[in-house]
Amino acid sequence: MLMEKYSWSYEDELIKELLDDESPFFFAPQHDSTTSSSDNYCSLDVTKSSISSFSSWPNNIHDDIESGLSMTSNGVLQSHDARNLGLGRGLDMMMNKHEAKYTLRIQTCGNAMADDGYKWRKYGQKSIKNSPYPRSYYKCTNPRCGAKKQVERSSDEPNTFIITYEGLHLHFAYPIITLDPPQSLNQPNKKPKVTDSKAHNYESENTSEVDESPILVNPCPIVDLEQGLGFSEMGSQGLGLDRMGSQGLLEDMVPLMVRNPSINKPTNSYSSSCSYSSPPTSPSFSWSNN
DNA sequence: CGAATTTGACCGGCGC
DNA sequence: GCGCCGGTCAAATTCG
Repeated sequence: MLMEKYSWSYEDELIKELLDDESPFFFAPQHDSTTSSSDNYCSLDVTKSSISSFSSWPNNIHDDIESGLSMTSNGVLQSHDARNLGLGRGLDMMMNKHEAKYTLRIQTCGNAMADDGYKWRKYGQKSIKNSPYPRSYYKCTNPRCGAKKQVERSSDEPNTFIITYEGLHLHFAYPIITLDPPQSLNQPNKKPKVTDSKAHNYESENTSEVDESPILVNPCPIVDLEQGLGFSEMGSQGLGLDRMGSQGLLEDMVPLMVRNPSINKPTNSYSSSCSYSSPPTSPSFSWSNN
């Protein structure tokens, strides 16, 4: 399957992104240096062990990740810049024939808010067996995209969210995948409905209600071409459109992303006021209690 | 009023 | 075969 063919770069890119400070895929709300908002950032920590679960993973990558992430002794990225996203600890990946599944643990410190740049539609929520917290299910709103994600809070570490991404954002992969008959892929091939091009997400201020929105991380879209997409800037600069080709694919995705938050919008908005003009992808989680 | 979210029902897989 | 559990659906409700 083609998916397999690209799956490798997929993984590879994810790692790169994790290590790359400039990564557009992982960002955190810009947090104003003036406002020492400790309540606005998270920590990232990817453990080697979890990663090594990936048998074929090159060792050097493990090392890289470790060194790259160990930049903080306590697992918290110092981030006075815009990317102190906090991934709790652990990144697991499993690749199957048709699907890519990534489990990320994101540790949030307070109301850290970030956006993975996609618009998700919540389609379900279930209480989990050994956890006081429910798990929420989201699907990418792009009609052609079958990407999904599950978000739940770690029972033992309330500040840690466990986000499992499943599937690629096909609208991104499109250009590559077109090598094959589209029908073969799970692309609903519906009318190119253009979801709004704004990133969606906002921060739920309350402490009691926290949803995954505050976090960010976005492994799914990682596909080779994305590097060239520079979609982080698309929101404001629109570059990447050419590369992407027409199709309006880009329109479907939420461009707001991230690499240069500063260029996109007023710097201040990020931290305190959910700047991304985004509607709550998941406004309120019910894991409000303890 | 349309869109997004909530939430219980429903369904399929799995273990006993 | 039965019950449990995770995942999805969809009607109802809420929100902008």
